[in-house]
Amino acid sequence: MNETDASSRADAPRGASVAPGGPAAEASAVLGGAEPSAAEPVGPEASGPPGVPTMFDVARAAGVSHMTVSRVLNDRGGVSGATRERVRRVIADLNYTPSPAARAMANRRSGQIGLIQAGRPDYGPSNAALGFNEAAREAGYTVSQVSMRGVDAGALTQAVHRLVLQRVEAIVVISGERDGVEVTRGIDAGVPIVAVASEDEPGMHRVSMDQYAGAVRATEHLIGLGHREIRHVTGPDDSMDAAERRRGWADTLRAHGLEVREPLTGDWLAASGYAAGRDLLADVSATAVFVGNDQMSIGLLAACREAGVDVPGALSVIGFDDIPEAAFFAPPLTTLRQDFDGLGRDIMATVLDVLRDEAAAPDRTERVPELVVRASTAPPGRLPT
Amino acid sequence: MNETDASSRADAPRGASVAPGGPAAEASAVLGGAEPSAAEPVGPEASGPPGVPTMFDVARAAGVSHMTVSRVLNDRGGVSGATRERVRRVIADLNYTPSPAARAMANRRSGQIGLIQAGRPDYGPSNAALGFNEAAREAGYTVSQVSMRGVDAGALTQAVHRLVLQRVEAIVVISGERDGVEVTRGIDAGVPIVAVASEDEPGMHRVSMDQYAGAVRATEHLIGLGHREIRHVTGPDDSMDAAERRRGWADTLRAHGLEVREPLTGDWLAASGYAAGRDLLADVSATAVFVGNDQMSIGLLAACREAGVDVPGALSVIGFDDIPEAAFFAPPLTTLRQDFDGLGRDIMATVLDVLRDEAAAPDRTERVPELVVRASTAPPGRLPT
DNA sequence: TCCAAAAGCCCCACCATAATG
DNA sequence: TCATTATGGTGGGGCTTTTGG
Repeated sequence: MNETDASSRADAPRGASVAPGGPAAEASAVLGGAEPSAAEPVGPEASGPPGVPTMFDVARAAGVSHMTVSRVLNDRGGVSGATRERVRRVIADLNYTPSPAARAMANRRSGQIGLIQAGRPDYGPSNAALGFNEAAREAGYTVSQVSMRGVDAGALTQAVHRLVLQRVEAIVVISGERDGVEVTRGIDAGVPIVAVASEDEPGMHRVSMDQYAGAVRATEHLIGLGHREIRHVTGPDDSMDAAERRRGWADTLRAHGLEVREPLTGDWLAASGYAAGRDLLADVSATAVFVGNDQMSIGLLAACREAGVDVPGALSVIGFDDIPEAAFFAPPLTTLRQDFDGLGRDIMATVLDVLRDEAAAPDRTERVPELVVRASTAPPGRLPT
Repeated sequence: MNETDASSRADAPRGASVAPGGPAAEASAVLGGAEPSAAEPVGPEASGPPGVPTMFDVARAAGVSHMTVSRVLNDRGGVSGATRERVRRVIADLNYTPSPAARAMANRRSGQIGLIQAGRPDYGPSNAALGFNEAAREAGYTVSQVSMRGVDAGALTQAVHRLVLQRVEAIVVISGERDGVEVTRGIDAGVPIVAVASEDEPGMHRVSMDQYAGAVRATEHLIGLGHREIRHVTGPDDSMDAAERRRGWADTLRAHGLEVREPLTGDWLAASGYAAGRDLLADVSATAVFVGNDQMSIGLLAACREAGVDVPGALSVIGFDDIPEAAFFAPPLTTLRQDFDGLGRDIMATVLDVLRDEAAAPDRTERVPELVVRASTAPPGRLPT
């Protein structure tokens, strides 16, 4: 019965449709009244899809096939000017917009870029994400974002998969932590992955600012002021930025024949800077500190204040990032400004490059943080307490 | 000839697919070996799609029909525990996740929620967005985000339209500024819009924290310490949060029979707090200030320091938000902690409510900011300088 | 409890056809 | 006869629903 059924059903609409326009349209619309003879009492106003109009509705209204509509939609050739115009008008009248889901299925591309943001929404990442989002929009892409506070490998993997299945065309990872990048690199996503990563990550596209150069500038600023004992408060172990800044600091000290002491470690938050500050102050010889970021700096400054250590009189402090509050620290913080918005735009630019030609990695030049001198650094003076 | 052709072509495929098992699966997978008689040497390991696995791959591997897989996926009854387990395992093994695009088509729902984030990515909005994002994911939704630094009406309108075209099921607006909310309210998006808004916005769903109550607590804290001249630094004019906090402050002063002086105005940034501080210090009578947020507080504290005004000795300062750095200000800031992550989750909860029944607005109870007393407030002592 | 089969959902790639030159 | 141009037709794509065992 199947066959009979199928063929009969298949034929009827066909026959019917020969005269008018589309095929399937009739299938779903005409249906019952299929038999051409059936006087078409199909009361319910035939189609009557109360929902959004489909391509077939447009086709019918314009008296063309759905294919022609498709061609018009995608600005493909092979449609006469007149027809194109007519279809366009109908599209406007019906307020028709193609279903992204259907498009995604058929095209295997979604016009979406996935953004994975893992970690605390600090000043840097948030602004980079914003810059990226704006750039993506300008490039005609939509951003599907997955944010997570932690950088759990499982969650990250899940996120990548979700995005891949959404048919995103590329995945961007903004996560300071190395794990966040490593994990995603291990996944054969089938789509290019672009990560913000200041260390080289073979087999993956990356974008970053020149953390190393920034650290060099910071350290040289201190050395230039006459400091010889320069400590460092680094970020978490698995932060690539932290590693690069530390490397820049250490290399610079060495280049100047200065001693490289073990850095103190923080987690980027003010509280850890405070803790590091307390430890640091036990070291009476240091006259300057290069702190991994501004947030930790404020904590460290608090520790100094508490211990009665004058900054910059007894200790010079330099931060990194130049968050908007840095100028109002006590004292105003000398730091390195990073252009996060620019970084975000660089990310999207790289995505476009990669999408254009996966192989040709155009290797964008890195932005270099800019030294902003304020009141927390000065030539070494009296020794700490 | 159309007819002949059409019918013959139409029949062939139909007839062919009738025989084997699954429909589409076989079509793309088995293909040649379709004929049941074909001894199934289907060499190429059947499916072989190098891409992501489909439901049919799972079904085959688990030895069940794709329907069962579907039931398991959607937690629908009619599947024995054992089978369910087996299918689950296979799903995990294959790292299978259903294609959102296909689901969207079949379900007529995209599973996407649009998020519009307008304005600077400050601590509050960023964390609320993060909380929302996580909650959305947990609820099985995907987030399509549109971020923009400004709150330009045109851009906002554009954003809403973009999201509607994407067929998002709801739109969330996180934008402190009233304009951001007003604009989106005027749009007949066809999908529910939920906005973070602390003022009542007729004709739109809103979520917020109780800014008013927070401000009352802040003011009462100061009054409780014995202050009688309490000034206020408010946020930008078009911030609803700012308006509510100001209202809470003013009402509380009045309730205690205290004078309500014109507040100073800032833009939430530290620099504006600094400027407000300088103005404020001209007023020698004030013994306390309720500052609209923590960022402005740090600026104001800097102004005090510069002017040699002791905090809290000569002036008590209380902020709002409790950003992680607040405890390390000079002095550590008394402030009102807001649970932004919770707010984000409330947003998603509201979205779900609304999606469930647009009419029944369950009016979630607002979270109330919590007073965190630190060192920037104290009983009034010696007068300012 | 579970399988089988088929009909969509909406669109696009690809092929077929018709009418022109 | 062979390109060319303008259309129409078919077959998925992956999943849910429905109907029928």
